Parts: sequence; structure tokens; C-alpha cells
Amino acid sequence: MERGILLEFQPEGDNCIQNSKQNENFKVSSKRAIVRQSLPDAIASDIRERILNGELEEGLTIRQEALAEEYNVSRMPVREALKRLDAEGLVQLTNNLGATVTKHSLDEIGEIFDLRILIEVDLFRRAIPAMTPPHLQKCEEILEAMESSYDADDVGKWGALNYDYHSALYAAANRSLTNDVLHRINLQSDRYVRMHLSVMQQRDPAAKEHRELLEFARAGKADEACDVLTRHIAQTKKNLLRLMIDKRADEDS
Amino acid sequence: MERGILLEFQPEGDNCIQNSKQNENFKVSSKRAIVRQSLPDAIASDIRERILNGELEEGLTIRQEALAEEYNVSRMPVREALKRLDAEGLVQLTNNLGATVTKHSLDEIGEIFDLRILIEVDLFRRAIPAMTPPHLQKCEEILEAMESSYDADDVGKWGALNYDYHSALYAAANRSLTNDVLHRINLQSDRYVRMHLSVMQQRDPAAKEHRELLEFARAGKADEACDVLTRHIAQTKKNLLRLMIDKRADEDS
DNA sequence: TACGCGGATTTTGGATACAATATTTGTGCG
DNA sequence: CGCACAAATATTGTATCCAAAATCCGCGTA
Repeated sequence: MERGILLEFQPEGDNCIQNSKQNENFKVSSKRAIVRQSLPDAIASDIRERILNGELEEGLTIRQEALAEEYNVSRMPVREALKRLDAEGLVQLTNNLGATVTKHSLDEIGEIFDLRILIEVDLFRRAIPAMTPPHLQKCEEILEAMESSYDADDVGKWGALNYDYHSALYAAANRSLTNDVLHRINLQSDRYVRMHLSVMQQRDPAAKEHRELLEFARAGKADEACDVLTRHIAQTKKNLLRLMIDKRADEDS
Repeated sequence: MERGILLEFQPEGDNCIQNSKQNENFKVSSKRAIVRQSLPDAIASDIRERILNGELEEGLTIRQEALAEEYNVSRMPVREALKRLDAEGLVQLTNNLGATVTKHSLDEIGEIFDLRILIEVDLFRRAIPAMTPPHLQKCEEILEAMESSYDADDVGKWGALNYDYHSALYAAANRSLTNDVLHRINLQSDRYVRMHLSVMQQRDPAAKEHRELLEFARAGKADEACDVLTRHIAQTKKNLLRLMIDKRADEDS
């Protein structure tokens, strides 16, 4: 099966692969800075998405050549893509053995959420006193988009919005390095959340909590806000771990 | 100038490059698992060390070919090494522009230490109740090695020991992912600490604090231990930032 | 039948060659 | 003299080819 190499503008988007050879026809008229992502990045983005949405399962070993053929490129950019994903922790590269999709133990999955609590609470606490009307405005917008997309059932989109929302909440903290660290951790978290998103959504009072986060932040009540955030993530962790335990038990039989 | 490609066993060590072609002469008799590091890893380790010890300065742009020639390899493994260092945050890779040694702003340097506090304290707090005599024993050993190497003036060695010591303190927490995150952050931290190690050493009551950490941990006094740890890192941050401010001011003139 | 050993196959790793992209230099025109 | 544009150069990115390593498979032997 061949994955088409699409040609498309994507100043922000991350989900298509573009072939530089076919690019000469374009005349760029917009002023918007267009950062062409490199082939390895494009491939990495696509593989990443395939891991996050579960198409590439935990533990699966990835063949460079297979992917290269799918994307119609040589193994070289695929290798670089895998190297990047390895750095992100989504795949594990072993010396002459190639790549396997990372499979975390249940303990490690728990650890991922503990890390989220640790880092997100720190960011939130730093952000709240620094939040200005524009920041709050931005959060409000994303929150509304999230609320209206609840039923849309587009798992990937919801995951992205969720991440954007949390990012917006922490933006005022102005901590780029911490955000990078968090981003990588969230990639892992997302992966397991998405597995069970449909189940988790209906039970979770997540929507209400999301709004509470913003309201407490707006009121400058840092302690209360951080409390909600901690509980929010801890609850997600708890629900998710239960589901994962069942899933792993099923797989073993 | 050519960097020799050394042949040497290094089950743990990270600082030499070995050429697999010359390896057949060896007969491995020890049972110890010997993981041969790949060429890119070996190169990455060497470049990493050169960045950490300041030989490759902040902001310097790195030419693949230049390194390839030094190490007597093609550009390919060098590229992979750079890709890894990019993931670690020690260099920044830009699309068709190559790699530059990461230069952090003073704010970011501060952030690095805040991250250390956040994560190390979390680890320490989790570790203390779980520490057993073997754990304490191991810490004791490393601590003594550190104390006796204080005057040795081997900056690289001291840095490694310091990291080992902190790792040993947190080992009982059994948090591999958190440790990975911390490791990456420590790479950055080390870089700036090493720049001023000779200056910082003489003034710091670090030795005393290091021992206190262990004693409080041994006594199970988590709060006190974490307090010392926080102050220890915060003090390092403060001292270091002052030195960095001067350094940056000098560079601008 | 179980186990070990050696060759065949598959898969990854690295070098070289070539293509695409960025930078620099030089030249002509205003 | 300065600026814009274009050729030349330097540098990175990708493909192809060969080498090294791992895995698989079958054979022989205990």
C-alpha cells in the first residue's frame, strides 16, 4: 500500500507530506512566513500520528524499507524520522535491530501522568499571576471550540484542541523549555488517552473542570486552580489506568 | 586536525569512539554485557563532551563535513549524531542550514535550574521512603569518591560523579521516565556549571550539603532533605546566574 | 526429539554520488 | 557609489550501493 505524498501548504499543520520536487509551480503571494518542513519531519509527523491513533501498535517493530516504500522515498529520510521519534520516546531504536513502537509498563503510564501533574501545576501556578486579558481571551476561544467539538467525535482534533487549551493556560508563564518538556510528555499521554477517549469522554466531568480552570485563573485563585488541575489529571490517570489494566489483561489471554 | 578513532572497551564509559572494523581480534571472556555503542552514538558522545566542556562554544555553527573529516567517517553518522544532540537540546538543527550549538538566554538558564528543582525534589521525596541499606551504601560510596576528588581538579570527572550521586539518591524512586527527563535537563545544567566550576567550587558549601542530603535521607526526614536539596540547587542557580551575567556582558563588549 | 552449528536471507549501518538549497561573490545598471 | 540580480561556491538533503549485523532455516549429531 502506498501513502501518497501530498503537496499542500501547511504553515502550521503537521499531517501531510510534501514533495519538494513538485514545488516549482508555486508562486507564493501571501506574506505569511511559510516554513517548509523537511521531508524527515513530514514523515515523522505522519508516523507520529499513526502511533498516536493506534494504527501502529505498541511493540510493533518498524521496518525502514516498508515505510520508505509507503512514502515513496529512500530509507534515509525514514531513518531520520525514526531517530526523531526515538528522541520523542514514541519508538525505541536499538543498535542493529531497528525500531519498535514504545510499549510502556503500567507503572510507566502512571509515571507519565505524575509527570504531567508535576509540570503542569508548576506552569499553571507561574502563569496565573501573569495572565493578561489577551491570554484569558485566547483560552476562552479554545475552550469554546472544545466544548462545541465534544460530540464531533473527531478524536485527533479533540486531542489537539485539548493540548492547545492547556498550552494557552500556561502561555503566560513564558517558560519555553518547560513547555518543550511537557510537550514530549504529552505525546505519550495523548497516546494512551486517545485509546480510550470515547469511553472516557462520557464519564468524565472534564468539560466542567476545563471551565473551572479558566475561571479560577481569571479570578487569580492560584491554589484553587492548581487543585482542580491536579485532580483533573489525577482522575484521568486513574480512569485510564483501570482501562489499561483491562486491556493488557485481555492481550495476555 | 584529525580525531583518532580509538578502540577500547567501554561498558559504561562514554568518551571514546570505536571502530567496529578492528574489533574481530577481541575475545570477550567476561560475562558482563557489553553493549557496543553505535558509531553515531560514539560521535554524539564526543561532540557532547566537546560542547559541555566549552570547546564548542555557544552559537557556533557546526559543519557536518568538518566533523566527518575529524572523525574519519562520512557525513552520515555525523548527521545522526547531530540529530541526537538536537533532541537533547545541545544543538539546534535548522532546515537546510545545519546545526548550531544551542545558546540559552539568561532566563532560560534560570529555567533549567527551576526544572531541576521541580523534578529532583519530586524524585527525592518519592525515593526517601523507599531507600534501603544497599541504596544508602551506594550513595555513601559515590559521596566519598566525590569528596576525595574535590581537589583533583578533573572537571569532567567531577561533573560525572556529581550526576551519579544525585542519580543514586533518586534511584529508589524507581522512576525511569522521570530520570530520563532529568538527565536531559542536567546535560544543559552541567554545561553552564562546568563553565564556572573552578570558581563555584571554592565558595560553595556544596560538599557539606551533599552530605546533609544523604544524612537526612538516611534518617527518613523527607521534608528537611528536600529543603536542603531545593536550597542547594537554588544557590547554584543564583551563583551561576551572576557569573553568566558577567560573562554575557563581557561578550557584548 | 532437542540442541547446536553454519550458511542463506533479511535488515540495518555507512560511504559515495548526486540533487536541492543557501550563501557569497561579482558584475552591471541606475 | 549603492543596489539588484545572477553566476559561482559551499553546504545540506536524498538516493543508491555495498558492508556488517541479526535473524531464520535446515542439517547433522547426541
